[in-house]
Amino acid sequence: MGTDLHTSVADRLRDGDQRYTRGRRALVDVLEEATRPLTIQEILARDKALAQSSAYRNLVILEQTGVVHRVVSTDEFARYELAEHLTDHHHHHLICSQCGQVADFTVAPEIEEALARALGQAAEVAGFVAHDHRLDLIGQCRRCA
Amino acid sequence: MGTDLHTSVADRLRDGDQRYTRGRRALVDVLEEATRPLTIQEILARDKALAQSSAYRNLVILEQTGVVHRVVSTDEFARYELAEHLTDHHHHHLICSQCGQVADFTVAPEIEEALARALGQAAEVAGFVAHDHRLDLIGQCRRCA
DNA sequence: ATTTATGCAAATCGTTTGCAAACCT
DNA sequence: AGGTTTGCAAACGATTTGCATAAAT
Repeated sequence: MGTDLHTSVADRLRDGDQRYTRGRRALVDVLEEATRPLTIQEILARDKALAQSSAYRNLVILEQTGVVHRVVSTDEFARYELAEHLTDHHHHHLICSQCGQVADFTVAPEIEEALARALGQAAEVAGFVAHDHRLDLIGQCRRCA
Repeated sequence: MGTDLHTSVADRLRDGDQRYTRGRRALVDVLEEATRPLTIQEILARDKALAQSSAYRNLVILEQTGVVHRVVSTDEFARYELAEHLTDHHHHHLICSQCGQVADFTVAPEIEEALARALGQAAEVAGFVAHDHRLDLIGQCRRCA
């Protein structure tokens, strides 16, 4: 399982003419363990060997090659998670408007499908090429409520 | 119409023990004219009399009192629009992943309702108090595609 | 061997803040 | 008058970048 993930990531990177270095592997390891999107600071705290500047640079590479996904919350911190095609886990985010914390959730397949259809139409009307959607619930987490 | 808007805003501000000053009124005027969320720079460009620092400060106040809504895109710029209860126009955003541009769109009421139900349940399960949701379509705008 | 990644420290840039003057009530 | 707001300029902080060294292929 862990091996499969690293193999998929390596493939993706190779397709983008990028190397799968120790630092990039470490980032993938940290994100694989996480159950929610992590801020850079959280990532650095989970693996003390990571240098901040390299982490930033590598997350850009990993995002460009489709390995990780950057999640925007309401606070000033970017958060990262593994891309859905690597985790087989289509999900959405609960965002705490108070502390910016992000948690995962899923919705029923029927609703996902209706949603996808509606979004496809809306994109067409607006002349957009749809790539993806983002469905976030804004609220207050247990701690902040 | 314009009077009604300013009256509603004034009421909201009064409830929050805030004054409806010239600068705040100017921000509301600019956002009323806009057909999509604007960045601070766009707002300042549309009314040259606005000072940047005051605009930032007042947008915080206006957000806290529920007059404006801060929209997070994929780029580094915050965007602002009038809150939905002032415009009676529930809508979502098309976000260009390339240039960060944001456009508005709506989806059918049936889908909105199904969505609201699903989100309510998800929030409950996660121990979140749901306030709002954010449904964004990520893609490429006409210019970037 | 050559190209690419790393890590430190310095720079960048959107946003925030200190403070004295202008404003509102 | 008394408390707020304003606008300028300086400060802040997350992220980016220059450069010499180390790692990857």
